[in-house]
Amino acid sequence: MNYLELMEAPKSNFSEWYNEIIELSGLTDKRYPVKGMNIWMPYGFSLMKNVDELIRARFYSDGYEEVMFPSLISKGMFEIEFEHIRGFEKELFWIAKGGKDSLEEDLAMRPTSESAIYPMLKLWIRDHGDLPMRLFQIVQVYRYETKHTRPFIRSRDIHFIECHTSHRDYSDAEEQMKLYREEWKSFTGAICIPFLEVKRPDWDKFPGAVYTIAFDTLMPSGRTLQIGTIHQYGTNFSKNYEIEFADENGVGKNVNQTTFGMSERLIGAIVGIHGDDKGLIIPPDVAPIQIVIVPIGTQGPEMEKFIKKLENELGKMGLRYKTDRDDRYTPGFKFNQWEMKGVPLRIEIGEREVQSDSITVSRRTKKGRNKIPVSQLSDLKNELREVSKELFARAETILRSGLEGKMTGSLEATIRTAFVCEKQSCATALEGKYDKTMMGAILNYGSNGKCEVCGEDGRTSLFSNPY
RNA sequence: GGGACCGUGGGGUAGCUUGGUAUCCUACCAGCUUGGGGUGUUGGUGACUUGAGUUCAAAUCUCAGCGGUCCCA
Repeated sequence: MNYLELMEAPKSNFSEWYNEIIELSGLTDKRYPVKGMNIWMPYGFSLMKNVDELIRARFYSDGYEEVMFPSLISKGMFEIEFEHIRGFEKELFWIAKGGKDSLEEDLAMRPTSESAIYPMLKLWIRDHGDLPMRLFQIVQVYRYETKHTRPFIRSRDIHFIECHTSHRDYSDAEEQMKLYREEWKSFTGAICIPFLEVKRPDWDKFPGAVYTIAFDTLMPSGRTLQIGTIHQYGTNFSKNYEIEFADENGVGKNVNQTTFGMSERLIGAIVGIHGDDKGLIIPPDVAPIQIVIVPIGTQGPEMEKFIKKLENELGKMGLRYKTDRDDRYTPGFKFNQWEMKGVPLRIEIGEREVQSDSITVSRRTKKGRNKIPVSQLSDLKNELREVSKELFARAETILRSGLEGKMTGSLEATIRTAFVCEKQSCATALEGKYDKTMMGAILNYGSNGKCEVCGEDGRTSLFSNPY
């Protein structure tokens, strides 16, 4: 397959580009014959795993505890009459049989884990000494999407990262919400993805939440992609699940809760936002391979010795590298192949390098090569940092120009902002006018102003066509 | 929620209107050759989405399922 041909216009033909590159690069195989369920191939799994590990490490250092709940939830647990449950009932997969027998009670595959975890929190939490309780898990969740599924962006078998915290009062839960936002900033910094913090309107918040803040980013198709959400539950869930603790005076109170959710959509964002006509560009912090070494010409013992020494040094520096010794392909082919797979740095080693005790390095984000002496290998870490900076800056420029209405080409006018108040009727009126969805007020951006419809107090709000 | 289109070796395709031997490119395998930007060459393997129907005969026509792509709300 000639992927250069297919990837001629990633931005104007984003869907096709995306579908092709995720398979060509070895992230996934969408040929698995069940709708909306795709395979994590080694390269893709390695990328997801690196993202998971980054997140896991931060959660551990912030004092969360990791758990893993069962993936099935009994029908009884879902029969609690509550807006949260109603919000998900249409997207549940149900298991009705075991072998040939019908189950006594149907089992649902978790679409998210509130209804699995909270009945247990009711048992685990007794008094104020148990709080705050901060748990997270990294699991698959299942949603019966009936419409268009897309790998990483809308699947039915979703790699999901969820935090569930319980607190003694609302203000402590609010502190937790602030912490989530800091954590989010560090996660997205590592994958070089700019975002907007958007407070979803009441009619579009997570079912059961007091409020929801979503992290939206902008894809090259011009659509926004929600890649993370944090929710303040207050006592909405703990009242329904009867999660209580005894305070210092022995008085029983409901806990206040929050959640933080992220998913494989992070991979979708990395692919879509950083990729270019040549293929993927994977942010160095999560790249399965940070540096690929391509030997040029016949590999004699002298060159092999040189490469071994180099590998040893890179290993000591803690870098993830791979040497492509496959002799079926020419160097030129390999250059293109590894660029397509998005490896941030490439090192070429041939006779010249061996003779001059140096390496030839090229960056995925720019043209040309440069030579550095083996004695200055530590420069490679700077090179990786530069790739990260370039990726973030490039993506941020696009998002900002979109917000400011300065977007050119196919992305023109795909997102915009407007002042709107909190009334749904005003939002709906503007949605019709701009032919976009009102995503909510943007935090830390824009200002207060008069609602374009009714003239009452409003906030700078995001209008877009979301995935 | 509504609509349109599509399904042929691993990938991309021709053939379908008018039913009869399945085309080409790529990838893959074996060799030789080549190697600092997708080497060249010789030989080889490999396919009609599933089920039912019409028919002497179905990739081709009909219906249904499964899967995919796109558009509108």
